[in-house]
Amino acid sequence: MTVVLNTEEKILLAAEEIFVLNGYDGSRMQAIADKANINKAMLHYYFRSKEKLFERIFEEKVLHFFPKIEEDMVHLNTFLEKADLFVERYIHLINQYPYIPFFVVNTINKPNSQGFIEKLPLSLKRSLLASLYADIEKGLIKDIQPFQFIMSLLGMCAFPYLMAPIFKHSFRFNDAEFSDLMILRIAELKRYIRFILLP
Amino acid sequence: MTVVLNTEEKILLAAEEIFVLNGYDGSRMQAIADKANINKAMLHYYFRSKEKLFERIFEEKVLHFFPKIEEDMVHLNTFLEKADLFVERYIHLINQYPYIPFFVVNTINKPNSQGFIEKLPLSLKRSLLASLYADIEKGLIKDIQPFQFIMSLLGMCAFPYLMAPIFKHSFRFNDAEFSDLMILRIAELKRYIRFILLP
DNA sequence: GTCTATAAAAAGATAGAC
DNA sequence: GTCTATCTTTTTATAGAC
Repeated sequence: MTVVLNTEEKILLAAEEIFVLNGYDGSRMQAIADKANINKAMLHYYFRSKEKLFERIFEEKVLHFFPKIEEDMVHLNTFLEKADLFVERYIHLINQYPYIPFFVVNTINKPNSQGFIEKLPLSLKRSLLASLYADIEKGLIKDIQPFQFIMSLLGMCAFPYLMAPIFKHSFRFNDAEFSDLMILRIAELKRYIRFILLP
Repeated sequence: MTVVLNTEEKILLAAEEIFVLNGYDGSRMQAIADKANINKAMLHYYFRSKEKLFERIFEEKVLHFFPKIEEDMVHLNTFLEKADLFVERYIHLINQYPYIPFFVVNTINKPNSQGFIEKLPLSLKRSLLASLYADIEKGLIKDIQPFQFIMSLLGMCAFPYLMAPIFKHSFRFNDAEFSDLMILRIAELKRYIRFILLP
């Protein structure tokens, strides 16, 4: 099945790749045009400016990923079930797009990132947090600090992708080996979560 | 005590601040010159090029931080003691320079980052890993995956700093409050480590 | 809508006077 | 060593023909 892309779609696809890999500052409009097989003038015709094109990409990527992770989570009862699903979904999804964590970190840590930060959906974090509070209340899990635990959970899932270039270099992993390692990591993290949370 | 800085020192101090905050691509030689209260020509007189100046800053920062964390760790016997010390040292140190994790992540994830990755000292990671293997062997700690655990340990310490803009925004923390939260995190992480590792 | 050509501005780097 | 002025290149953005 060959999909025929119109110019706008070609630009968006090319811009995504360039921006996600290089960040806003490191990306060149010329590079996007080359990858899309069109000329620079088209970029401005469709999106006016580099800034506007970037904003469009950021929104699309973010709004694409977060809901996918959250999907169906509301139907689960315990925090442990939700945490399990989060780990599975997150790692499987990011394994397909391993540059996303860096893209987000890169974007929100720049000066004047306020606008981008406000676009990030917070429902996932809030619902995990609420569920964690509730289960502590019920005595289902140990009396740990909910906010600190959520930061740990996110960090254990996302941090390896941010450090991937180091890990790959120092342990001689190629992309596939690193990806496999992250899949194995799912089961390991589920164990850690239980060790920490279960009374 | 007022320290009088010569031109080279003024440049290095200014370059550090600009590069650490904005990354290589986001930094401007003019901005460094302005902050150092000199003109652009001086930058090239002392360091030839932007690239060379950046390399100098990266090396200095990295070689400054890693050894500080590792100091005295070799004298500790068990992995648990080393992990405790790591968490304490890392969070206290990064609390003083909270932009360092982003600076490193930003630098190693760019295309052509190979040169910078090779400059990173690996002794810390290797010695933690070796110690972890040894203590599992001795039955002092559970049979977990050493590499996966080390990634988790690093992630639990460093990730919050990378996500700080989001956390600050969504929970209305100011810098001081976030810093305090990280100090409290030390004790919490030590608990998690024990839950995971101790039989 | 798409292209070529070009403007306009920014940014890294250097020449040369002092 | 330090400065001003300038060069060169890069990069974003636009004008105008088709």
